Amino acid sequence: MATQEEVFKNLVSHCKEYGFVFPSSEIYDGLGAVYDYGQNGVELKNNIKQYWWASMTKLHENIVGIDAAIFMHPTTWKASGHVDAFNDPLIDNRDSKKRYRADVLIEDQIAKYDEKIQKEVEKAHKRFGESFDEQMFRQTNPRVIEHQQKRDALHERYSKAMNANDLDELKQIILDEQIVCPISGTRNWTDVRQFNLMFSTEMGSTSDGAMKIYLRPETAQGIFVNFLNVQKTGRMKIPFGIAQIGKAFRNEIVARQFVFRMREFEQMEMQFFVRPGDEMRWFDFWKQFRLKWHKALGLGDEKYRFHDHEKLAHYANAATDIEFLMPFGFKEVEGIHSRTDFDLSQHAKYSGKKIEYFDPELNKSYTPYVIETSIGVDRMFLSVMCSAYKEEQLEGGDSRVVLSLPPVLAPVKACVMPLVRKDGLPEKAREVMDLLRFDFNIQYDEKDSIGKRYRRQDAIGTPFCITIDHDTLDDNCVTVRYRDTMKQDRIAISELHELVRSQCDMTNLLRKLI
RNA sequence: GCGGCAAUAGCUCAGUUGGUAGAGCACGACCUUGCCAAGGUCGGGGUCGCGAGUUCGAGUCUCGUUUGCCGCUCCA
Repeated sequence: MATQEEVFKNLVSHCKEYGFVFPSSEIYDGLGAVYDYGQNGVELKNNIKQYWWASMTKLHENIVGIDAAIFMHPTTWKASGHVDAFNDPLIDNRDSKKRYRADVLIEDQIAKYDEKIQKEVEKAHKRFGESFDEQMFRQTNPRVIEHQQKRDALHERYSKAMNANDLDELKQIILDEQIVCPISGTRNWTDVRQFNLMFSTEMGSTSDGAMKIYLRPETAQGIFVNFLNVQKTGRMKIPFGIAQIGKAFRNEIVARQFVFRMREFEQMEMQFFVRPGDEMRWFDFWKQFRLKWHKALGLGDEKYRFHDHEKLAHYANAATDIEFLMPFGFKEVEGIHSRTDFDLSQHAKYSGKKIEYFDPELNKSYTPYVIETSIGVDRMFLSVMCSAYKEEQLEGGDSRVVLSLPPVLAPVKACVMPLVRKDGLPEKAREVMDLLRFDFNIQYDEKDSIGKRYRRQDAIGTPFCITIDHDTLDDNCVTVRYRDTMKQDRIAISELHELVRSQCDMTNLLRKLI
């Protein structure tokens, strides 16, 4: 029996072999933690997005969508707190394997000189008592002067290096000052590196006029900066929500576990604006609704759990994750956060615009509170694949790999195959295809033995295989073979469309949510 | 980022003390069969991850590098 780890490895191979996920730029050795979706992956991913989008915008008349640009005004990220929070020069100690902020290490060192001076002053104070002239002492005592000079020199050097963003110089200061790691006590340091989690580029084609801009590290801010636009043009009344699906970019220090943590990824986010004071009620509403959305897919109720945050981010007053049981443990797939009025207030402050809502029922204006639901498309994709991927042992010693995808999400809904490639069967098969292809993604396959064709479709999760045989020409019936049970039914061609629709149409799934 | 391991055809792998690169599956064509991957014939496909070095000669030895996996570390 294969271990969970082996199964996950096989799944990654399977994703590549059957056109779901490829390493990015593979012919150039790939690009770390960046992946491309292949011909089947993109269908599955689009179906996931379609399910989410419909469940948000169609089922809630007070939720509308937008599609904001990836480039945003740089001040956006000052207001959101992303610029300040993630611009630190970091250094590792190789022995303790601890990471420190280089600027903090040096500032501590400066403080040590201050302590030394203070000690000298205190010692002298005790010795000379009431008649002690501190200012005179500081100016004349040789030891104090020496410490003071060193301290000032260090401070000046440090300020200069920080202003110039000179990372090599910061490391040199740490070496020159013989700063040791508080844990290992050694001076075995790595180079100082800037860990900016945001990708940046320049806008403007001339170097002097260029402006440093960031690729958005989250899609949420595109919604917040459009709050007034949408609220006014859509005549939206609180409570209401704005939904968005889009790419976001984070320069992760360690990106691993396949598509679980990527540098370029896709989010499906909805920001729900509510009256201050109502936020906990809506937080709970969205927790329940989002979990229902997941469970409706039938991947297994026991594979989900909430994980409440104990340590809250600076903007939140409540937060929980929906976790899914991946082969490598329960992992966050979606986050639900009560973000208070932090984001809108920050944008009001930095833009100078009044971002408020006039509530006719309360007859007053306020800054709305926000409940956010934010799900990673790629993580959702991975959880669907992990639950669907099965290596089955069949009777007679045979084995097969089958993707038991929810039919609604399957990249291909049915494959039409003539039993043999002659006697008019291929032509009949094309006729059957024409009945289905306008509403569903259908494949045609006439190559190799029928069993081999079934296995090929199992591997990409096609729920139905439709086989045309010689009898079909007389009775207009076909053999339908089901992916999960491998059982076969003889049904009339005229019933095929309804059979596929009943399993693959998203409507039935959406009905479970209301 | 640190440490360990790995990389040969689309996939799974073999390749001896260093001597001009192989198999099975997959893929294409034709024939055969026809309801659960396995028939026949022929064919296409690899600068052995990349770059140096040692050597008359490197898939094989050395160093560097990239990518991946595992463990630590980090994760608004």
